[in-house]
Amino acid sequence: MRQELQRPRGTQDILAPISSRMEQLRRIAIDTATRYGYDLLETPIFEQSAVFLRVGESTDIVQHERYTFTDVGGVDLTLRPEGTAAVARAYVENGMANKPQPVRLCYYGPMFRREKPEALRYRQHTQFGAELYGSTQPEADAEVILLACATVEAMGLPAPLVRLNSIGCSVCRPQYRASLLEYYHSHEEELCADCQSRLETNPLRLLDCKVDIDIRDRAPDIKDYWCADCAAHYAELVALLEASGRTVVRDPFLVRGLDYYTRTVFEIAHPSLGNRAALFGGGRYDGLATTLDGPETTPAVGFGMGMERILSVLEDKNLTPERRIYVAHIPGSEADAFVLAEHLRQEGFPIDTDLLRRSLKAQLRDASKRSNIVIIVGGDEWAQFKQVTVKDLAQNEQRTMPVEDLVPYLQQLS
RNA sequence: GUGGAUGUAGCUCAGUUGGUUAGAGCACCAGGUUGUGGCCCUGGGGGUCGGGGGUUCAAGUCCCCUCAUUCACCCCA
Repeated sequence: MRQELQRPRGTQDILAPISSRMEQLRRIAIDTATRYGYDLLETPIFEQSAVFLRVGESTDIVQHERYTFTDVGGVDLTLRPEGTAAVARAYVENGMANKPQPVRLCYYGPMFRREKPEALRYRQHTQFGAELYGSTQPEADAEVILLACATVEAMGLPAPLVRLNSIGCSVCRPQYRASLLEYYHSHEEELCADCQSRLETNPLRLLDCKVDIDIRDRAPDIKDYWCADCAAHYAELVALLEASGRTVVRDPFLVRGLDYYTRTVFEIAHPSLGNRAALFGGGRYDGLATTLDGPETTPAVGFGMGMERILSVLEDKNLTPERRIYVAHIPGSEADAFVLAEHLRQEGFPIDTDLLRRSLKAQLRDASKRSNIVIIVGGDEWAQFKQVTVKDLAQNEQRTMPVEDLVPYLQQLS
């Protein structure tokens, strides 16, 4: 196929068995969120670029991983790279600060980032996420994390191990940041090229480095810099999660890439994804809504979950093939079969039927590939008694019955 | 953005030291007599060998470029 007609890099066509599976996952996600009190919020898939720019100037995903365009009216627009900023914008714009607090929202849909594609890294991927606005309490962090865990379990994954950390607040983080910088500057010559530049751009991300791990391991731990409030918040959060039956582990090197986080950050990986690709991740971002012209103090906490990644670690056992019914005709009764097929569809049955006027033999061959019940219309039984033959392809059993008995019979089958 | 691997039918792949009209399996379609599938047999459709350029009498095969896929890094779901 001509290259210019192929699908864009890093995107995918989702075909039949997988597409219905994705739909299933979407339903599970939204149902679970509903059970926790979260309302579905649908925002546009593009926003004015400023929405994302304000929210994370130093992150790669807004710096050079954006799909940005100018529309004919001259407005600068960006395909959303993540959900959090868009939800925050909607929260502010719709005056949700005036609703009963806390406000619980979830979202589901495609996200776009112009990254170099890789295993489980796409330029368009589907994300499910939830955001809780209006509470600074650790119960809020806990609820969001529990929802994320409950969601992946409802989808059929084993209980996840949550990696957790707190990156402090405006009171304590500056001091930590300073000592981290001091520490790394004293080892500057030993650092890899990436870390040297991180030193300038985003010092916290130094802890993410997989090369200079020996230097990293001796770096100061933020835990020792937490202010009293942050320490208490973290301790209460852990206690709540553990009391709820979740296993958590503190990861002192967990600092997430979006730079709007405050205090809590968390992530869960999956063994088969090699610890690098997280299934879901999130944290608290108390200053985000304010950045988007929201009220002075609008605490919030949330997570995002990569649906393609979930799908990839799910076993295929839940793939139950649909029960379908094939209406076949004996040559000469094409129209009668066609009308019967339409009638059965209106009765709610999933029907396949031949549209090529093929021989009965060819129809049965076709039916055996896509159906498990065949209804044969035509011939003497049809002409004389309006009877049809119903054949179970798997059992290789068939019986003849008046057409008016068909609907009750099929209903009793399923 | 950096580095490695790979690009032949819808899919999985053969294709010998460059040498006639490029193959197989699976899938798809049709037949194997009159109204019945899965097995078997026969036949058929489908490829500008990713694209462009070069070397050569001759390129799927050698060289260069490019595009794409894939893996790792970066970052992230």
